[in-house]
Amino acid sequence: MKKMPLSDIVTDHHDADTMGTGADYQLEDQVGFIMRCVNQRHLSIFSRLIPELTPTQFSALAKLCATGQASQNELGRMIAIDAATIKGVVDRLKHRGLISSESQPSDLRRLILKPTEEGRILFHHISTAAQQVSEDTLKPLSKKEKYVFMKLLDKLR
Amino acid sequence: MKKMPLSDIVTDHHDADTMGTGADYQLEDQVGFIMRCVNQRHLSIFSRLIPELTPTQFSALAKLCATGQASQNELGRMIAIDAATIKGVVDRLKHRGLISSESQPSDLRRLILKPTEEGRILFHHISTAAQQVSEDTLKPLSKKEKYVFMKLLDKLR
DNA sequence: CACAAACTGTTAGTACACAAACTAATTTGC
DNA sequence: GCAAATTAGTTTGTGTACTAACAGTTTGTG
Repeated sequence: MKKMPLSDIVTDHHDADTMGTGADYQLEDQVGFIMRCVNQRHLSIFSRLIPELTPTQFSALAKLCATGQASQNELGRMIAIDAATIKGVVDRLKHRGLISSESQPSDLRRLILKPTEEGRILFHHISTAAQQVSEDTLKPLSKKEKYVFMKLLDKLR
Repeated sequence: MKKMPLSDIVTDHHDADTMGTGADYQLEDQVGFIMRCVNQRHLSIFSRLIPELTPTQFSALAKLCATGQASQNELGRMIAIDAATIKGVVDRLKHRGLISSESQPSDLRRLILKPTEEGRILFHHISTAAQQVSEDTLKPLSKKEKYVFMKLLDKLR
């Protein structure tokens, strides 16, 4: 296996005059493109092992179970979901009776969210499967490689 | 996790199963969650450097410029976008005059897509910026780390 | 105290992304 | 030769995800 410096991977120029259309650009070698593909595979694994919830819904429920309660925007901030998006997620979880909301008397702007008993039960029920989702996603890697990958991925956060 | 230089990882015989021990589920340590965050950062870099197109639109245009032409479903297959999604992407690119479509006489089901001259010019102009997007996304990593990361990411595709 | 600044939640608009159901055209298999 | 299977594209519905604009509410500062 030939070792290749990064500069050749990311900015590989050959300057062949192929009609001047940037033909040297290799879409399938770009981080963003591969990440989208990896994410597709991950979502497929997730929905197979956890058909009850989407990854986003599970994140919200998991965080709420971990913290006990939070306001809507607060919850969104904790799991990196913006205010407009978290609304829909919360609405769907609420509609399914997995979380409850009541306005906070001391600050009338805020909606205090809490997991319902049903929500907590569901979360505990599928948290094992959630571990499995991560494991399956990283399955193509050896233990060493998993460790390295997670470490590097975290640096890109 | 113990901090460790990358060069030591190759000979490291530690088990990397820090995420598989049942009860205490840590959302922010899961691959899927971190990938979503990394992707957020990547999308933000992309839209800053290439405000003209979304990553998906750019992928479609790039692939079409590389292949010269393709049918709609074919194009979707090449860049891992399903039939329902590629329709919208193609419609938007067509509406902006970046690609053209005509039905193929030998198979009346097919729509043959081609980049317009304007599409080729735009792609050529932003392909340099597209390289920069990948570079900026991987900026937190050293050259060696970038190489390792891309290699491992590719294994997860 | 007043008032601007900041914050909370909401809505509208755009753009993926996928599942499912559907039409129309083509290929296959007997 | 023709029904069955496959393929291409479309439509509908659900669920992220972000921007921008907006209305109340609270707070910090003059």
